[in-house]
Amino acid sequence: MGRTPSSDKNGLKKGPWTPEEDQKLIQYIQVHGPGNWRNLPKNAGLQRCGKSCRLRWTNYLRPDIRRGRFSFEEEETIIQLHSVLGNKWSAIAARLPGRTDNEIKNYWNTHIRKRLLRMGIDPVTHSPRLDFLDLSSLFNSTQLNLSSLLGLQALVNPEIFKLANSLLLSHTHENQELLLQNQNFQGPELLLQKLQQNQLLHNQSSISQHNDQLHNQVSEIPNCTPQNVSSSSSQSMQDIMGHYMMNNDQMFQKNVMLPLQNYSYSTSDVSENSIIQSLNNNNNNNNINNNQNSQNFSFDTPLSGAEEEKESYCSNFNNFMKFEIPESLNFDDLL
DNA sequence: AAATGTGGCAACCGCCTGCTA
DNA sequence: TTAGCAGGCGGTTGCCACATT
Repeated sequence: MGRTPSSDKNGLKKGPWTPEEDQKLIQYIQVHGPGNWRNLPKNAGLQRCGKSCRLRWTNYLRPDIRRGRFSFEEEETIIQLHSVLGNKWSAIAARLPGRTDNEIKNYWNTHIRKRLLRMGIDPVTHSPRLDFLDLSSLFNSTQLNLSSLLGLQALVNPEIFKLANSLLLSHTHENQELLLQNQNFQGPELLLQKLQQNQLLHNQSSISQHNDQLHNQVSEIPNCTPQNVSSSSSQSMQDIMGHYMMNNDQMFQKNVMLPLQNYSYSTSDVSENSIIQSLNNNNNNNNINNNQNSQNFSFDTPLSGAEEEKESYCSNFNNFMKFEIPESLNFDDLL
């Protein structure tokens, strides 16, 4: 574990800590307390830099560290907080007693992030992924009547879809920037207000109106045949994504975290269930039965990179269609 | 049984921020 | 005002353990 033992130009040791070093550090801090990390290694008789000592203490030796597998509630909390705070691991860790920012970061990168990607969710923005969706090629490869779908009367040019794609991407980036600008987080209400001002919260009723129609359209897309996206799983995915998009709203109203209630799953993998739970949590408007979700949603088979992208691609198309075209979007101007 | 691939995670790196003289 | 320093933070690295071939 860790790195090859070595020393830097000042003769300070690097790499994995030995039990003896740990013991010295613990004993010193028990007597003198943490702090003044620069002088600590010298006083404690350690051939380490202060920074290394601090990291070892905060990430591993601290007595209040809670080790072991993340619980369902912890994972749920991480996902929800990440959707608000982004990669502010220390801020997330502050709300998870006993967990370190490093541990949460590792867990996110090795577990949660991959699952979100597999579900076609951008783990950065917590929105459906659009990054590799070339809409114009989709347009060319299908006979979808997208113009009527979008309520456009003008002849639809593939370039419009490229532009729309760009707009949607920038929309997503706006969301991200907004969250990043909110480092001095002043409360859920303020952020919610800003999100609404930026039209980032989507109208669920208009989404649901399109769903049935979209599902039929999507089934005609190559590589998105019912074999790949079954009717039930596709609908389930749509619903879940829709609720996911609403999840921030719910979370703010609930003041970030509340104890989980009324969840039950038929599968055994707590980690995967927690994502589903996160997607649906506290959603009063949803008509989904959680058990049904767990049946329709299969995470059991690990996906290769290509399969991962393929799955995301198909689900992305479903979810892309749930974005509303802003009323202010004037295609004449764009052309 | 050996070789290879992959995931997990502790630890390091470098940048940023805030404090102080 | 500014330079230097310490601590904090997020991103990345690289080794080990386990799984797969």
